[in-house]
Parts: sequence; structure tokens; C-alpha cells
Amino acid sequence: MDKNAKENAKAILNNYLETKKHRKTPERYAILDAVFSIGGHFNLVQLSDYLEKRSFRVSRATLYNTLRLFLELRLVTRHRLQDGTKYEARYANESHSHQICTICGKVTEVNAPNIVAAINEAKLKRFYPDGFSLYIYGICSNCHAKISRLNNTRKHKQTKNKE
Amino acid sequence: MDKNAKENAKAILNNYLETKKHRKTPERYAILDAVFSIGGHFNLVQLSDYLEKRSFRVSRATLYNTLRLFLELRLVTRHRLQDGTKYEARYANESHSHQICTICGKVTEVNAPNIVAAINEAKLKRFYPDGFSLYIYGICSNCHAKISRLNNTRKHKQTKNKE
DNA sequence: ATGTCTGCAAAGCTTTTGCACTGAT
DNA sequence: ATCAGTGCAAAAGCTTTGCAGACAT
Repeated sequence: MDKNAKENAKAILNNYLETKKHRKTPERYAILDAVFSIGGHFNLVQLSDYLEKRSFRVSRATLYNTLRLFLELRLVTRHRLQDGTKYEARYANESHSHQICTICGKVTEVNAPNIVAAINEAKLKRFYPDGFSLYIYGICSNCHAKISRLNNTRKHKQTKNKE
Repeated sequence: MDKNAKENAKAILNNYLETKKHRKTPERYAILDAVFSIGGHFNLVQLSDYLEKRSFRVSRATLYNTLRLFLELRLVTRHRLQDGTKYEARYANESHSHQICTICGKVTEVNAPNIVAAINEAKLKRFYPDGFSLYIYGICSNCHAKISRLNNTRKHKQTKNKE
């Protein structure tokens, strides 16, 4: 399935470049391959590092240009999170649900078929939907535990405040 | 309800500043008032303009500082959209569903109780949820119509490509 | 009086742009 | 041979930071 996704993405890119009579540069294919090989979220620097490790240096400008192209072709998804912009390979119509801890910033993938179903069944006015991003904010169990400990301590020294 | 929200937000801010022994500056209250008066999305410049129209000039740095404080207190929500960072007053536990046109970037509020219910009922692992942001991507009816017209034209001049 | 908050300007990041060279067609 | 694409460096945005002075407590 993942292998297919990469091939499928390459086919979309091929088709686009041929139709538009734009160039099939090695950079574009190397970047596409990297995007679909990394797995999960990554930022521009991580993408650059990944390519460089495979002895393929690509300039910042080209990375941005190419990612913009991929965004337009809907081959990648962009998330603008607290800790910067992250990209992610996009699998046909697949959507993304995340839970984000508002304290430590940790992002976890959420698998909730009921949510996906509800969103797909929603009757949207004057709109033709094609994928979504859901960010559920809250507190992860780790931070929750820390806060609990803190509160317990506080009960004893009433006025003390953390800074 | 909206009036209450503003008062409620002010109470939260008051409480925080008193507990932390931080200052109740006119800026903070003016900004809070503006945030809850503007209604809908706004960016930093729009917030600044709003205040300036009411003869209340606040520096960029203070706007950022104060918005960061409000974010921590969960009095405002921040959205990082295609066309920049937007803020929005946050109403207790209220969540936000948007549909975003991937062509023109238009953002519309979505009212879908079924989606909200599904998200609230989702069993999240190791997580204590508190609000969410949903972005449904797709094509708005306006752009959809434009594309249809374009495609109709194209059927006749087969190889012509738009640039 | 104290120490936080504000405003300013400078610095820091991320992303975009202009231009000359390279290379896919 | 073309001219789109790349790389580089500079520019442009947006956001943060350091510091001096202002002001809420």
C-alpha cells in the first residue's frame, strides 16, 4: 500500500510535468522519493538532511519550490504547528487526525473511524471537500501526571507559585 | 452569551494576574477587550488597527507578548493558515471547524454538531482533550464553478494549458 | 521602592525572490 | 538551442529579544 502510494505519487508528478511540459529534474524525483520514504512529519531541515545523507544536496530554494509544487498536486500535506511548519506525505484522500499536548507540544496520530465517518458524512454548504486535518488540543498523560504531582505539593504550601 | 464570554475571560485574566502577582496593565485589558469585540479571525495587524482606531496604540512586542499570554490562558486560539497567522477569541471549551478552499484560500466556519459529538465521544489514549480545530480542505463553490467553465473551454482546444 | 511591563530597535527565523548558470528537452 | 529549473545570496516577512524607561503594586 505504501509502496503503491509512492508509485502513484510519481505517476501524478509525471503526468503533471508531461502535460505542463515542465522538466523532469532529478531533484524533483529525489525529493518525492524522500518525502514518501521518511514516514511521518518532517520539516524542511529534516528533509534536507535526509537527502544529504544519501549524497543528494538540494538548495533551500528548490526544496521550497518543490514542496510548493507537491502541495498544489496534493502529494504532501503541510501542518503549521506550534514548533514550526511540518510536512507529511499524503496518501490519496487520506486525512489526518492529531492530538497535540498544549504543554509539551507532543503530537500523536489519532485513529478514530467514528470521527472520520462523521466528517465525511457532514453536509457542507457550497463546498467540495477533499481531505481534512484535525487537531485535538489537550494535555498528554505525561504532563498530566506532572501537574498532578505539582498540585499535590501545592496543597501543602498554599501560596507558592511556580514561575 | 458573548458578553458573558468577555466577562468570563476578564475574570480568568484577573485571577491569573493576581495569583501570579503580575501587573494589571491597561494594555492587557484593552487587548482582551479588542479580541473579544472584533469577532471572527484577525491577524496581528488587524488587532493593532482596531486598537489604534480607538486611540489605543500598543507596540508590536506587547501585542505578541499579550497574545502569547492569552494563548497560555486559552483565552484565544491561534490558526496558522495559508495566508498567515490568525487569532480568534476562545469561548470556553468551544471548538472550531473550518472549511478552507485550497484554491482561493477562503475560510468559512462550519457548523456540524455530528462532527463535534464524534470528536467529543472519541476515546483518546493517554490524553485529556480540551477543544479542537478542524480544517476541512476542498474547493469552494465559486472556484468550482470557475474550474468547470475552464474545463468546458478546454474540451474544445485540447492541448491548450493554462500557466 | 520594587520589579514587571512596555516600546523601540535590533536580531533571528523561516520563506521568498532576483539573477546567472546549468541542464532537460 | 531553448528556456525552465537550480543554487546562491540577498531580501522580505513575521516573531522574538535586549535594554532603558515607565508605571502598577
